[in-house]
Amino acid sequence: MAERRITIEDIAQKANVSISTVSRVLRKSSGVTAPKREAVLQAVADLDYRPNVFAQSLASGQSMTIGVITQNFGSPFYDGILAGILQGLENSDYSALFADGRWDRAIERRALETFTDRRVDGLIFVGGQLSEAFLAEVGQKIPTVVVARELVSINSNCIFADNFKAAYELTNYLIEAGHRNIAHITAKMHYQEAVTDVEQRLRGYKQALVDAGLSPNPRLIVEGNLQEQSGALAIEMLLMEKQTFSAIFAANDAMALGARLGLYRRGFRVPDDVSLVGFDDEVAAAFMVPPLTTVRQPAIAMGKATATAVLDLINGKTVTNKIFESQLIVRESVARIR
Amino acid sequence: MAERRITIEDIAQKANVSISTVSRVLRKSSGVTAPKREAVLQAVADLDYRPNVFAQSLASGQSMTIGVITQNFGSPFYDGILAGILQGLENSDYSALFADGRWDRAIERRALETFTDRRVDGLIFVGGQLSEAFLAEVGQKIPTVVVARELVSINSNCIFADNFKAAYELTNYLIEAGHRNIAHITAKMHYQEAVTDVEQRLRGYKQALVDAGLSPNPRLIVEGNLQEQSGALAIEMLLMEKQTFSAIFAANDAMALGARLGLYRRGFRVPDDVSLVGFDDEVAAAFMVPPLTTVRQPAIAMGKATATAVLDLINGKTVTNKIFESQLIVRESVARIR
DNA sequence: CTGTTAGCGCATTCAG
DNA sequence: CTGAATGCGCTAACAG
Repeated sequence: MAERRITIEDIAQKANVSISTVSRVLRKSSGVTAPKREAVLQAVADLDYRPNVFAQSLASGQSMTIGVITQNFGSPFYDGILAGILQGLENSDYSALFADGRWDRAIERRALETFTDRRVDGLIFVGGQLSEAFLAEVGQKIPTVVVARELVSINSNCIFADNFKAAYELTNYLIEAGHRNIAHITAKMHYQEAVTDVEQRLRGYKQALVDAGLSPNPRLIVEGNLQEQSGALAIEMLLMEKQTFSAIFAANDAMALGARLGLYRRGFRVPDDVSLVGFDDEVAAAFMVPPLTTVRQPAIAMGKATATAVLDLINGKTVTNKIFESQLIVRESVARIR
Repeated sequence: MAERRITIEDIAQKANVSISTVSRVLRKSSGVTAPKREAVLQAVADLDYRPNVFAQSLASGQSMTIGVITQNFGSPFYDGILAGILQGLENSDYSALFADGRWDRAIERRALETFTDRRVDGLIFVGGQLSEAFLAEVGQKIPTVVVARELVSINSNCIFADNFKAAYELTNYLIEAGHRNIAHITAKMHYQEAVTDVEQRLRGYKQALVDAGLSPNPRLIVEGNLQEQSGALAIEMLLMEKQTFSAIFAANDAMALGARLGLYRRGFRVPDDVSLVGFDDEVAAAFMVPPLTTVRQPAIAMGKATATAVLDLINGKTVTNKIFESQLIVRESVARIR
């Protein structure tokens, strides 16, 4: 408890140099002659010196931390991004400060405040609902990058997957398998300013239909909330519409899971009676019965890229939007028709 | 960029008091007369003053942060705990610093180092593989609590669910449904010092059998690695043993999911041919086809309790082990026999 | 109760 | 290239 922490001064003494020299070799700044440098390094090793981060921060103004505001732990895709961020930061001198906004604007704002109080050097928003104008404003003060959310008014510092294209291709895959009546389970997000991922998927779905000479049937488009349960409900809604459909495209795997159960409840076999596809490629998707055809977004890679981006930003480089390619994962939940 | 941050001195001036008085009312320490206190508070509000955390930390020695070392983002149970921790910390003055050990001792150790470098006031291990001796040692220096891992040699600062009891009851449920040959998919953890959750489940399973006058059949106990894939492999292993079994108890839902797929591949129906139960109650469990009977651990509550525990510890209170009750979630994956 | 003062440990001018 | 000196913003004795 009482054991005095060794400071820069201790090693300065042991190495027979001044504390500023020590500081210099530690911060790798201006040149120091080899012998002195080595003496310092030696002393550092001998005494197992660990710099006091607070003193460093206080003196330098840098906190060496990056604030990460996510929306829900537990969501596979977001968690993948978080893991990627952590990995991307691992070999830097930065640590991550986390907060969970829980899709609640107020919480998100408070989290942002504690982060600015802690003088984070960089900020990462994983999804989120804060308006673009507001984000642009914070971005002005703190290096900020937004991941997993496509900002329309800002075309930099934003990392996301091409949801439109992926949804287009996924729908096309269904069409090429002979499906003509393809239902879609979408979801409405709270923030209106941004074109959400889910919305892009809806657009991709529609466009694919149009390009194939099929006209989207509004009654085959139902709305969930991205949760599993809503997927099951969506089946009921679809059934009430009394429209025929041979395939369902759920905007995310969670709802696809729910839809699968809903179909089962109603006695529909997958894929014999109805084909089903999702989006995200959660692990559960690969282990559904039958395994689900879906789209994989490179979450980890996106997370890493995000970390790299903030780091770059902090170092004064400018970073442009980065769009990641998603990948169609074909499994057994789709049947050919005719 | 250049705008000078307002400091304690600014508000001291504006309130016509000394900086120490300001510090006093802010830190709510010793008494200050009402008028002065209010003047200070007013000034703080007027100038929208935000204390510099680094200066505070440097001067006080407290960082107002708590280090959380988890093992894998993305695991539903752990994520629930994390969410709980965050919630539990929300109304305190502490922030959480996160690191992902990824079940890798080296990474875990490094994370611990950066945390001590950052002088975290408290430490939370969510699972983890560091030896109990080592943990005890850190606990000596920093208030530490371990959650979701049952330490045998330390009976304080440890929060976990009663896995033995839950597994016992789950197995018993199977027995009462008429099952006599119950297979179990377990897993071996890397750290040997601790009795792992999974091991406790295995013990509960065996004890239930014994207490029912059935003797555990070693050939019906196969080993996975907690991942989905290993559940599917486990089915193959079980089939190779050529033992009859009417039910399978997977030590976690992930493996149950895999087992479900494995069964499907081999043409077994659930629960008609084989009953299946898991452990954890991931969301996916409720949406399996058919929905999975499993055990729910109160992850969020455990997380909150963990946060409370560290906070207590920091405030000098002693905290004893807290054991949470799990809950049997009966769904349709189990059939009555005979 | 309140103001003064001395650090906390380090980065960073500024001379030399 | 290097050392001495200054201050980052705040807390905690220390006197009044």
